[in-house]
Amino acid sequence: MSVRTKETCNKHIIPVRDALEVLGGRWKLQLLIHLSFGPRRFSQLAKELSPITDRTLSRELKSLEANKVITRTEYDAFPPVVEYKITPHGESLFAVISELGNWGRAHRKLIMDK
Amino acid sequence: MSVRTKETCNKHIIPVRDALEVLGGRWKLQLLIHLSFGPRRFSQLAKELSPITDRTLSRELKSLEANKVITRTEYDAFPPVVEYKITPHGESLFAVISELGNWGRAHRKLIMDK
DNA sequence: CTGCATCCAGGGAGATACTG
DNA sequence: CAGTATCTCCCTGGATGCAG
Repeated sequence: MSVRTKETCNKHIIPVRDALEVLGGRWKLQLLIHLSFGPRRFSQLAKELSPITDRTLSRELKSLEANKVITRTEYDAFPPVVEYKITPHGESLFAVISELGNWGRAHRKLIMDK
Repeated sequence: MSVRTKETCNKHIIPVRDALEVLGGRWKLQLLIHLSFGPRRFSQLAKELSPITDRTLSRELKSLEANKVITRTEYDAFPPVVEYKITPHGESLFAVISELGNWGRAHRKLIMDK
């Protein structure tokens, strides 16, 4: 019943990695936070997260959508209108983010430089 | 007093990024978990985290040490003996890791593939 | 407006060989 | 035993330009 075998370790680690992956990279966290203020359109996010590039913004949004933390809604109009919105599953991430923030603040106090 | 300015956002984001950085990469999380079972020597970790390379293990351990989540103790002996050990600050990370794991498990249920 | 195609630079991390 | 040196590969993500 050891918890120290490779397999058992991985079983514990994999969900953590999943979570880290959803938040990983330079932009996903910022994106999530901006979307937590309300739905956003593509160009609005591009402005708010400047200097993000269109290509990167597009890719990051797709990733978040694939992970079901945001939804993408296309409205039939010209010029095109697309709205991004956080899901309940996405909202549930903020509890975790808040914990990370708390630890990070304690960490900063301890390290005292940077 | 808006919480939506770029500066205010960053203030919230930076500690979160700090935390993510400490855990980031392929190995640091595994390293931390193995060290949570007790102190470890270099070659022991190398075996447990196989197929990690010496170079990478060395670098990751330095990073964790710089972030004060582990300590490195060198014993005066031949051949050399070095022991790595988690610090209280490192221990405090496990609460956060556990939260990440919980969210990750819920996430996995929702996604249902991979 | 929204977003894809192409090209490219920089950093993370592996392989291998070597040292106090 | 516990690392360091060097070289290399690859992936993430940036720059630019084009399309529906």
